[in-house]
Amino acid sequence: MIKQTKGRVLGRPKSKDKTAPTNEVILQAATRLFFENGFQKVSVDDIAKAAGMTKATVYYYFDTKAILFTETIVSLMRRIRERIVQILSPDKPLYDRLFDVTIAHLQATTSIDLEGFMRESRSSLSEEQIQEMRMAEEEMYKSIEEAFLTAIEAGEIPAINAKFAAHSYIALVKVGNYKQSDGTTFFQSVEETAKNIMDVFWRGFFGK
Amino acid sequence: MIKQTKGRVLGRPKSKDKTAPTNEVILQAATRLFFENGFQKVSVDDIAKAAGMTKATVYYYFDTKAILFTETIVSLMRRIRERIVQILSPDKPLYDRLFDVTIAHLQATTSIDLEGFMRESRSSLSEEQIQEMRMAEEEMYKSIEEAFLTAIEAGEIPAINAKFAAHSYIALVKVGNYKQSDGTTFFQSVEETAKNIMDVFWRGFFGK
Amino acid sequence: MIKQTKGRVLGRPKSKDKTAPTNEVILQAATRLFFENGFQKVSVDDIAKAAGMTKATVYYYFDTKAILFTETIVSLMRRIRERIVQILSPDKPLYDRLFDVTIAHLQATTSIDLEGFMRESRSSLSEEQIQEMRMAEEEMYKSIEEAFLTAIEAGEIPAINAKFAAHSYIALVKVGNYKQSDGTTFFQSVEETAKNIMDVFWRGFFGK
Amino acid sequence: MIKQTKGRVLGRPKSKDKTAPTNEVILQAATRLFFENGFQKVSVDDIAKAAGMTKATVYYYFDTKAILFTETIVSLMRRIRERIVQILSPDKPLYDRLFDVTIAHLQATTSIDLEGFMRESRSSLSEEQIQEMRMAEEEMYKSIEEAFLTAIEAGEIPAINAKFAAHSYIALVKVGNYKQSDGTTFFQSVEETAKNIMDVFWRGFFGK
DNA sequence: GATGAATGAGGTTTCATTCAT
DNA sequence: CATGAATGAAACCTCATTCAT
Repeated sequence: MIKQTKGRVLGRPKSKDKTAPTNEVILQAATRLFFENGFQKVSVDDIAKAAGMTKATVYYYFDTKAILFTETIVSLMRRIRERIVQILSPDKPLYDRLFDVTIAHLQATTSIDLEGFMRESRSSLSEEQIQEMRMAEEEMYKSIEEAFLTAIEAGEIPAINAKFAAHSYIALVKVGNYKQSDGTTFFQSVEETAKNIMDVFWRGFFGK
Repeated sequence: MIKQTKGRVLGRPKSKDKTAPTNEVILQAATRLFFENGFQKVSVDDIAKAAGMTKATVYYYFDTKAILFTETIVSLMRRIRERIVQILSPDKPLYDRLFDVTIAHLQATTSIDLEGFMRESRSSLSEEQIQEMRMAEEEMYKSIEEAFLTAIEAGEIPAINAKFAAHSYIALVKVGNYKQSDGTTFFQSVEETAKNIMDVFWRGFFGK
Repeated sequence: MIKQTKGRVLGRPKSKDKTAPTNEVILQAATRLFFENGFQKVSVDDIAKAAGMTKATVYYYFDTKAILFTETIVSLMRRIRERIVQILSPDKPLYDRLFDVTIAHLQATTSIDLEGFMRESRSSLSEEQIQEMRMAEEEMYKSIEEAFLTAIEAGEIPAINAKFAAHSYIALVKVGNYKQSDGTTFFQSVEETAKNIMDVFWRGFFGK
Repeated sequence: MIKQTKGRVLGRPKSKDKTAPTNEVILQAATRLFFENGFQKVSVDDIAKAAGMTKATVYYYFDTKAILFTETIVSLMRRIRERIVQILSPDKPLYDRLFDVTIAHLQATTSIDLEGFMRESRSSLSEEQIQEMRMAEEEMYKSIEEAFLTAIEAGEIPAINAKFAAHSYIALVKVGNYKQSDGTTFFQSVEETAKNIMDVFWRGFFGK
């Protein structure tokens, strides 16, 4: 208890090499770890180590673990949304553009599923943080919803409940990512999977 | 004079006096807590308190938290499977029977989503435990798959990839449970939701 | 992060020897440490080590450090109060009984001063905890106040503001405990100190 | 053309422009915070923020927290001492001058009590720092002691132990600052309080 | 069967201090 | 002068697990 501070060597270490901004490095490490192991299981220390720095440095950039987590999710959702918007932008039939999105997601590693994260982190996050994540998620869905609405207005497809369609579409894409207990998938190739998903979805909502 | 201790009748108590066996009580409490807060966030003490006993008692019945969790999940999956099988058994058109399953799930409180649970508990469970949970999940899916296979054999519906259809079906039902950030759902009533889901699914897989 | 629990040797260690009840042992150690170093400076670990056990054991008995601190103070105040009551009870002139109390306190090691403790712990304690401590302190003062009131009623001393007198008395006794920077005290012996304090107090309140 | 950067006049700013020197600003903030929350509870960051600057700047002026604390206390004691000396200097009877000091202290917000500070900071300060604080405290007491000695020499009051009297006097004044748990004080007004304290003190040391 | 007592390990957060700019 | 960035150390508290009764 009685500890007189004796000249320790603390403080910022001497170094010169410029790298990526520290907070980006942290977010990157955090994203990977949180998505692999969930909110509770990943410690701030884990993130710090993965980012090549000290716990205290992580806390210098993000006041709490909950904030770091929220920003991680929000930033990821934003990236996904941007990717979707980009893939949906070309001047092609909606079917073809959706097909491209499907392929892209079947190839991506990270699932988009917020549900599980919400459950395990809910009690550790503030109401605002939960709202923030939820909104980012909805923005992501909205990017697809809007493609439907535009196509409806343009007369390309019949009128449907666009929000429900967007969620249904993502749900089906996630089915495509499912791996059974023996490790096999429903179809042989990504293309075949995408084809089947698109068929079910398209027929389901627009008939033939 | 015959003295009765604390007004308790002598002899073996009649079955009415009996409360549920302790391990069932634990499983019940555990199910609720795990589903509300996830694996990591729920402590064995939480479960014990919710079950009205001490931690040590829980450990008397379940050797580790991981085992308790696994049994919780497996037992839940089994219950869901049984429920599905039961609803699917009457001698009615497949569409009608599936419709009933849909209604039942839209009314149920617990989501069936294992994904989130797997992520956050994976590193705390043994390989066998993970397998056990996965198998229970697949059994659940299989109960639907088999309804498809039987209907195909009977010529009631055209041949499809039954496993993929089962997963797609559950995925769409889960969409029906989605609540947006403002608390609203896609449709007004459970019936309307079920109708829309069934329409998309049925058209998607069997055309008209 | 990925840490599979491998048969560690935890839990209650095997032992047989009966000693004092654990919570008493903790309170004792805590009292000493808190009084030597103050609330903030003493860590729960320090207390645990001083009490010959683990931090976790301390937390098993006292939910938070603030609670432990509060109980420590309250129990100490109670002990002091009891001591005072006891010394004040014999059938002797008030002057003589107060003299005895003075002697007792000049010989005691612990100061009765709550002020400093309040300041440094205030922001860490709940409103109720602060009240609890304050009340225990007032009870202590009241034990002296009552001696005055009784003596006034009995006509042994003239009427005075008993509460003010009690606080003044304790304040003067604390002066007697003061050690100057060179380590010396105002008077040579405890008796001489007590005599001077009592003279000033008695004359100050009752004239001759 | 002469360009003036950001509308600032050239040359050394007139004294009106000058704000208080930075180290004074720090000391001021530190004084307030330390007195409200004690040594341990106040972080250097708290002080920096309260002073409107960064932690590093505080460290530019004060090498360690312990040094800053010591200077804070010493400077405060010095200020109190000066105030006392000033109030005691007029050519009036000692009783009247002491009465003025009493009033001044009852109105002041900061208690003079070093005891609590010593306890909680002792183990963090060097021996010299503790000595420095103690000496500043004694200087403060000495300012009163000397008033007694002068009055004794002048034959205004009988011979007494002046050091003991000075401490007793301060102790009684502190009693006047005491607030009970219900927030009330012993007397209605500051004047009434001062009158009672002075009466007890004066009678106690000089009889009638 | 059931429980009270105990503990090792670890998790989140704070903080005094340092250094390069 | 002043500051942003970084860190080692430690503090509070939680928890899965064990053992004697």
